[in-house]
Amino acid sequence: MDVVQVDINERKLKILKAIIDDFIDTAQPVGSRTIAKKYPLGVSSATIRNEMADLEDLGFLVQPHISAGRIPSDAGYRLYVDELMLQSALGRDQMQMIRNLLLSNMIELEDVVNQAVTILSKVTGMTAVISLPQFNRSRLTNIKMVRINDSKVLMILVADSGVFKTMTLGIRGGDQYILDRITDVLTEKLQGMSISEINMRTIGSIKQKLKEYATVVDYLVPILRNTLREIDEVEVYVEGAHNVLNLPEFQDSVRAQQFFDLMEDAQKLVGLLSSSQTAEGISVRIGGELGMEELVDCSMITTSYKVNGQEAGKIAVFGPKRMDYGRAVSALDYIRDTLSEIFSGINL
Amino acid sequence: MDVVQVDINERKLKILKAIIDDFIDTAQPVGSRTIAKKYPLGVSSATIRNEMADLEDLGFLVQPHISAGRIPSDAGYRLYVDELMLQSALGRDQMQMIRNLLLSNMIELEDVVNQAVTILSKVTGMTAVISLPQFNRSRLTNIKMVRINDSKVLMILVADSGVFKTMTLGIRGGDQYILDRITDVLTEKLQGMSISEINMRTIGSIKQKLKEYATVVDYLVPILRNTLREIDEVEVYVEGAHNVLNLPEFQDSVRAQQFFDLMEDAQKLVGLLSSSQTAEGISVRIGGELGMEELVDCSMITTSYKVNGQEAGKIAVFGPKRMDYGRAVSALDYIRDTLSEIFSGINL
DNA sequence: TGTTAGCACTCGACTCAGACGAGTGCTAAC
DNA sequence: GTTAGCACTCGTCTGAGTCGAGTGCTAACA
Repeated sequence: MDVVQVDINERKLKILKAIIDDFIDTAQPVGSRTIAKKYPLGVSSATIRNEMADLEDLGFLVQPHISAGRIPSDAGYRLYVDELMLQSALGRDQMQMIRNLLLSNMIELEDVVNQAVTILSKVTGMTAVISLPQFNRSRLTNIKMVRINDSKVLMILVADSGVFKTMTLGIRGGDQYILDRITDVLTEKLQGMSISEINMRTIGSIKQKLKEYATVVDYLVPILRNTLREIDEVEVYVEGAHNVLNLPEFQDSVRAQQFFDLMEDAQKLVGLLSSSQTAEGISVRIGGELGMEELVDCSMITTSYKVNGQEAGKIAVFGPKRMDYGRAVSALDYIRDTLSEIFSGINL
Repeated sequence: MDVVQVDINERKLKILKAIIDDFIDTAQPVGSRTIAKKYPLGVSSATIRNEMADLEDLGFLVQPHISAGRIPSDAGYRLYVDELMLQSALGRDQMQMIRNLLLSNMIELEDVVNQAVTILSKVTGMTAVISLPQFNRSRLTNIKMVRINDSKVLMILVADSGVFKTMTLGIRGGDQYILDRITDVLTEKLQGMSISEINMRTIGSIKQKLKEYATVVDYLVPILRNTLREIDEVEVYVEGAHNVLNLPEFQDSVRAQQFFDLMEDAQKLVGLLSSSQTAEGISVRIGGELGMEELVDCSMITTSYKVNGQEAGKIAVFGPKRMDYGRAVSALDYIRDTLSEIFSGINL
């Protein structure tokens, strides 16, 4: 028996691309006759058959059973994503629509992310995931406290990006007048700093300046410190998980349920998002590359958005391996840029 | 042929209850032998068979096909819900858990409702829906405005219940000092009023008092008025729609998709919620009673929570007709009472 | 008169064999 | 190197046959 060295050539690549394009469209194993008829390659089905056998030897295609057509392997998708696919730009009006929705009235952190994740899911028709930006790297510009009732105070932290965050503190003493005096000092001392830069010295100098309200301040400081620490936790927003129900891959409701469970498991999601290095740009991870039983039929596309040049949060799309990668990548690209702009305070 | 007058008696009711209990458990048509074996009624399957035939004549049972057991009709469920079912109280520790989660730190309107809808979905294992309370009936106690950037101001309205609402206004003029002076007057004039009580006279007297900032105030008033009007819109929170995937009724993924679509359609949901009169207490609407093709296999249980004695929002659970009504009613009851308490400011 | 055992009957669910056809690999001719 | 032709594979579809859960009816019984 000869050991035949098969190498890949232009025509093989064209055929591979045709097969994957067709499979993305139909979700059915693709046969040689289909390719010969639908795609103008100028060769007969028999030739394509030979090439397909080679592509299978090379590991880019698999046959679910001997009398069926071929479907792409993970390696086939990988080659497709890396070399063959066309990135399909979003329509101009679609981009405008996204901008309008994201740059509209709301600027509370959670609202922006919530809106963005909904848009991303709608535009791609898949499941979108976005993690909240690490607020504690933004520079503070304004701080307010508002008494809500005897035991609660609402604190508002405004970042220079124009994004803000509200949180409730359990504080009993101090009427609104005292709170106003305290926030005046807080604003003065903390303006221009990021939360992660606040240290014991800063707090000391605030205490110094607020001697007259020492009782309230002593009480407030540890509460404040704990609350600021909590801002560190990563939160993720998920939208559009139910889209998988339309996919033939998820007709089996056990599979769908598994997928839903994963999408509800914030911890696992954060793990998945952060495991993709995304040094620069966009990362695509296909099927088995994700290393999770539930996701063998899925791909995940991730990227990171930035706040003032620093990586601040992740954006991801989960879909079937058989997804329109070009479109998804474009959407992710555009939402990433828009979010980065919003959180960096450009154009507001 | 005789026209036989069949009337219902104690034993028929027991058998009907047994059949519905069993069907709720198994989702399979129930046969006479099953009842005779599983439920200690002291009669043979033949007798039960006769009674079942009568119950079918009375319209409480239907036979999917002649050689199958019976399943309850909508009328059967109706009788069951109105007369036969046992309300199964929540466990003491479960009630405590719900209280703890709902009475914890967050008191922003949206957060409370969000938490409540999640709990309700978890406790019942079904789809939970809660509409936001009509904030504009609560009495205001505190108002603040915080400048976010050149063009945006955050306004915080605090209600006497301790619940608050934030919204962003597009206001260019006026630095934080001016905003503070304006809010001082707003708080003074509006304290104790509800948003729906604010009228032209109130606004006039505010303008009067703020003459020195006339430019800003003239600019602010229409914005404020529009924003306050928006608070009127009903918003709903939905959680746990994916639970239906576990149900045999929704194995068909088209049905599941239909259900998801409905749960995303806020407008239709609001219509459904408000169409149930709930004069007092809890309303159960079964299958066809809901008048929607998508919901023929579902029941909806609704109730209203109150703010200071006034109906303020709706709470609902959607599940299969074959659901554990007793448990769902208890959960709804308890969440309703807890929400009413929170929004009325008791015990905070 | 109500209850029950017995039995014929119905009909959906499951099983299995056979036909069909989409698709392949191989061979031989071009 | 390409292609037409053909035998072969194997999943899917179809229809007949079997099984069994469940019924309604009848007749006997307390």
